[in-house]
Amino acid sequence: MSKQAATDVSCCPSLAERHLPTEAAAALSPAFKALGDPVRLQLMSMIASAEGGEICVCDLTPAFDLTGPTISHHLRTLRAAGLVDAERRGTWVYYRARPTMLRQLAALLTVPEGR
Amino acid sequence: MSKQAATDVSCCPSLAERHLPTEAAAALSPAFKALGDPVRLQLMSMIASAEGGEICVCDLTPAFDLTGPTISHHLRTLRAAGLVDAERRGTWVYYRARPTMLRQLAALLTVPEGR
DNA sequence: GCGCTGTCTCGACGCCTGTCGAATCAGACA
DNA sequence: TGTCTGATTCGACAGGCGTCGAGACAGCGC
Repeated sequence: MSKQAATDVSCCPSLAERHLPTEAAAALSPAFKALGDPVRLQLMSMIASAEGGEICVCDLTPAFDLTGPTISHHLRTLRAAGLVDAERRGTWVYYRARPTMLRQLAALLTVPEGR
Repeated sequence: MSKQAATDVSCCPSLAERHLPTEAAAALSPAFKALGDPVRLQLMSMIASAEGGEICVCDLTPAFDLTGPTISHHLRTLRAAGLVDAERRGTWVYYRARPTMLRQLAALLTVPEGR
């Protein structure tokens, strides 16, 4: 079975509507954890807001006071969490956001207006 | 009227609209980090979906295979992240979600439909 | 082929975090 | 007052995580 087999997780509309099942919590928490570091949150923003929908690693690295390996490690974490995709084109590697995943997380946090 | 005195962070509309400033990333990442643990994500769901808007610790603890102190530790993390509020009434302590914070995070993750 | 540049992987080093048992604090009740 | 229950704090331990330097891999250009 592939990991994506049971993506029933995408069903869950909102934290506030019903109790989140244990499996759903286990499946989604890594994505939140990935966003739980300021560097990765900023990386995610730079990638998601990049014009053309993608951005080169060579544009990401100089934006931080961190070494290349460290940025690469954070990017791998975002990739493992399903938040971004990477593609090598010649010398450079380009990253792009996965809007489906972002929307899933946003939907989970959306609370009814009532409260 | 001062809606949110020191919450200038609440300004930021979406990750994908512009680069997230360093201070905003530093201010918001703890909230994502707090949701980055499956136990806390489930706690958050139980609190946010509780009828009456609040739930007793005595109803949260038995839902997990964890000791009281551990649950208490996770609840304190959620409190420190600004995601929940606690109030003691007599013997019991009740937790309730802070929808403003949840909506802020949801807005940050909301990506335009275009992509 | 050779070297150069960009990116990733590998080890290693502290710090942070999740978990527990024991102790402590806050109220209720007899 | 004393005691009991619910919740938190404290101290300690193992494991995870962010960071770095050194090295390896992938393409490009000479």
